[in-house]
Amino acid sequence: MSDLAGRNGNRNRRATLKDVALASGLSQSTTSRALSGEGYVAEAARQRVLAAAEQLGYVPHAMARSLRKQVSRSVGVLVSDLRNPFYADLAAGIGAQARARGYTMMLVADQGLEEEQLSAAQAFVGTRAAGVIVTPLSAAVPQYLLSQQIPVVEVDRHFLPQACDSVTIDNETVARRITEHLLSLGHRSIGLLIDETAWTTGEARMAGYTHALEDAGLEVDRGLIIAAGSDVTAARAAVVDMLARRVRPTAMFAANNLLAEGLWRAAHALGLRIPEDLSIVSFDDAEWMSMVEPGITAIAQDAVALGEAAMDQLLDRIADPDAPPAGIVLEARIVPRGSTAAPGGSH
Amino acid sequence: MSDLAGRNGNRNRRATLKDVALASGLSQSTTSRALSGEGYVAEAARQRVLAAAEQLGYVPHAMARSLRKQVSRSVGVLVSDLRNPFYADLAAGIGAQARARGYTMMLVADQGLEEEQLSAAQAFVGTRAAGVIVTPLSAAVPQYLLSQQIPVVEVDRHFLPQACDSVTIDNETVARRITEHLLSLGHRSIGLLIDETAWTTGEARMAGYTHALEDAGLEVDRGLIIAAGSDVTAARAAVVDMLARRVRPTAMFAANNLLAEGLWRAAHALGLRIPEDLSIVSFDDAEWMSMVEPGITAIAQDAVALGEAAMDQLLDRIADPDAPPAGIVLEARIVPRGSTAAPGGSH
DNA sequence: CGTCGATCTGGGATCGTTGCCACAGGCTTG
DNA sequence: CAAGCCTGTGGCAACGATCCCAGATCGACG
Repeated sequence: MSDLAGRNGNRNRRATLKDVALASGLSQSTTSRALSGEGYVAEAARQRVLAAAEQLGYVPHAMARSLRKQVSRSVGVLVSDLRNPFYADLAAGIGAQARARGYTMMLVADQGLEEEQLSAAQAFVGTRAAGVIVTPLSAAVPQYLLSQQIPVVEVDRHFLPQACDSVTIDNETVARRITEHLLSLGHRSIGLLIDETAWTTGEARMAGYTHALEDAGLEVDRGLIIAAGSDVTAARAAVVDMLARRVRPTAMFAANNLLAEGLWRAAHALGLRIPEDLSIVSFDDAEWMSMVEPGITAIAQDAVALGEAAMDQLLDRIADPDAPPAGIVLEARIVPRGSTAAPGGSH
Repeated sequence: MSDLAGRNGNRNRRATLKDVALASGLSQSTTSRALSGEGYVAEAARQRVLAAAEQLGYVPHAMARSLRKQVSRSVGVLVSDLRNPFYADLAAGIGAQARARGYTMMLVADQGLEEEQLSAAQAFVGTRAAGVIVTPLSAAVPQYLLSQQIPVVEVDRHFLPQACDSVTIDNETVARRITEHLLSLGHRSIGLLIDETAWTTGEARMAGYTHALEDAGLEVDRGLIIAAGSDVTAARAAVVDMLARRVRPTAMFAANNLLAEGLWRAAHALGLRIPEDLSIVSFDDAEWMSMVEPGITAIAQDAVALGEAAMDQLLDRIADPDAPPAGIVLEARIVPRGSTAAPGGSH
């Protein structure tokens, strides 16, 4: 359709509004009005401006515009780790929705470091982001951003339920359900592999697990709960330690996809048969879980939908800064696969 | 350390340079000098300014600064699909390097749509990005950006070798190597599953495949080459079609990770044993390939390193816009696993 | 003692936009 | 025909930073 190069290949300075005005023989005011479509401008003049803009390959300077209008069309996004498919999907959902609504996404992965997260938040303040979506590590970042008048949506985890919008899933209920699933198969000794219990996610997942056990009249054995760093090799090592003991659980619940991978690799390394020797369930579904034999029973949360919802909520908040904070809770479902069976190898 | 909230929780306007100047009783000029550390400013004055800035929670307005200095500290990144681990890792590498060098990353996933890609490029021009890293779909986007004086690095694929920096791997050589690997095992009928042959990647991968066959004195059978859309279900369907034929190849080469997944699922659906009934190799390594039984022999390219190199190259280019365009070629290695064996089930 | 340089400070133009305001015609209306 | 309205246009002051330049103060040096 339009020649994107703007027949401008040999010019060395980027075209500015002034250039367009000069080329069309009109004032900057009129030119601006013609291009933005706001305010009176004669049809003939409008055409001349449009033609000149096209001919010069003019693209309005978004920063100058933001500065003048005091509104920005870009949002900051702060996730833990793009290499984890959960966060990548989350970012994909946010980015798609942002583009659809005419926003630019500035993305930072903080590697789970509080320090990085804070400095990224400062960078967002620096660019005067219209809002920020964050998977927070503590209350610090949301608090800081709110103190700077920047709308914030907490996603996946939330630390400021009374002050901040959030999009999460009902971690406790779904963790309880999947634990009940194991209990109903006859398991009485169920291990939990978890990375942290301080964020709302870990806390809720553990609560779901313990409540399910308690409701079944079982005592929670702290020795069956392993806290591992949230990376595959650390998880694997921690699990090998535990499973190598004489008396071991008949089922294990991994609280996220990385831990599940560590768990799975540990079980393999120890030569344990799944599900005969050990049943396995995972919070978070991942590609490989439907490909290994047997497949892993998992909790599937739609991270893309989570991201889309977060972006929608952020834009609502930008549109109405004084509305009361809302917490959106999305559904997650259990995908039963072959990794769970009755204990004792009764296949 | 420093109170990030800046004891400013109750103020409603964001602090500006003028506010800091007022608070410290100095002019904006001096305040600016004190904060940026450029030019003369008395030590006592500097301290007063810093204290006032801290106290107000002042964060410099990056856009105003960019506008005035006519340089931007943010880069645009344009990839195909964040849900594909290859692109997610690429973005992770770029983002990490960008942050380390003090740049902000604006990220867009174009879903492989040319149209989306062009409009994203225009958005980058609008924000006056300091540079752009792109996995291009055609020459159009790099060309457009260059015509707008914006430094561009093409990554993974490259369409403007003579005008544009690029970071790639040697697709042809490594594709040839892995085909030779299959030939050396005794395979004489090797299928190729590929998504496109127009981009440089597909073209080179196919060239590697055909050259390996030709060098072995084999004729290239067009019937063994399937072009499928680059998504799992389409690839699966295309493969099922082919493998269901009476005479089928003894080995298959999938040209990327999505195609490999489709291939793998198709083989499973048809009840084919790997590698006895069919050997499988993949361009791109993925998590699941080391977890399924047997593991998939794959070409591992370090997407994170690719991204880091691209960012480094972009910054070099920004620093020296007139240097001749360079093409960086990174190594990729073959990871042998259990999915490849001699044909005919001689395990 | 006058001049020079070094140190320190503030005024004001500027980056590319937008939007308020004034103004100039032409038209309708009482 | 004066008063009012609608249309179309341009001038100019912002937005928040930087940075050039002029001026001021002070010590040193010829």
